[in-house]
Amino acid sequence: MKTTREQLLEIYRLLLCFFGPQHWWPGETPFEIAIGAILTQNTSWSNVERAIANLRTAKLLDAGELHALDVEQLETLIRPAGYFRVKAKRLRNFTTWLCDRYDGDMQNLEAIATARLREELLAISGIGPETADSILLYALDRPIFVVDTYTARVMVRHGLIAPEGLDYHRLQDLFTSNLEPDVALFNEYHALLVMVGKDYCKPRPKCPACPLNPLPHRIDSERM
DNA sequence: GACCAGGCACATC
DNA sequence: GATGTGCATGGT
Repeated sequence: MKTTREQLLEIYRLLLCFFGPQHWWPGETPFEIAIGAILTQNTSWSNVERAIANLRTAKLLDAGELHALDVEQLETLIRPAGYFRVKAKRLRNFTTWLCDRYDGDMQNLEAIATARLREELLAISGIGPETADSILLYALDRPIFVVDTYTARVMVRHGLIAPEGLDYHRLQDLFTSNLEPDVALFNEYHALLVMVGKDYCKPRPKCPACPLNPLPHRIDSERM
């Protein structure tokens, strides 16, 4: 009987073999990654890319510049990402926090302990657990495991966690209590779990190490 | 035309 | 505390 840790590592190995490394997060700077984390809430990344492209063209991928923009103009620029009114407010809440407390510079967050940073992020209206953890892991290189609906689907499907009473932190604890806090591992694992959910059925070269990887197909056969 | 996508806050019970 | 609902665009 495999331990939970062994099962988690086996799933990771299979996914990495099947999909290859994902090199997340798509974004050039920590600030851009944070903005992307807010914009992608319940939204496909392709839509987010359009909104970020608009911000880039307008030279607004900077906390101070973005914070100075009025909300109506911001709404127009991020419209392709959907929920543009609520997300404009959420972006504003984030830049207000960053500018007021940290001089608008993500580098100034480096000195802050992870637990305190997480609390501060969660105190910002519009930033919940997944968004906060995405910012911590992908923008700030903190060893925090990001959990999402795909993670829940895969873990329940493979019997690593019971569907009853499933919540974000219980699911997160499944990973953090069984794996070493490794930024590179957490980064890749979450990215691969997202890939299972959105891209597993595209034809791709067979991996010699796992010629008929059953994992993605089992996930395909049922939905949570 | 229906459904879904890398959530979250708020109202209601 | 648990559950339901609004928010919105773009791809399939």
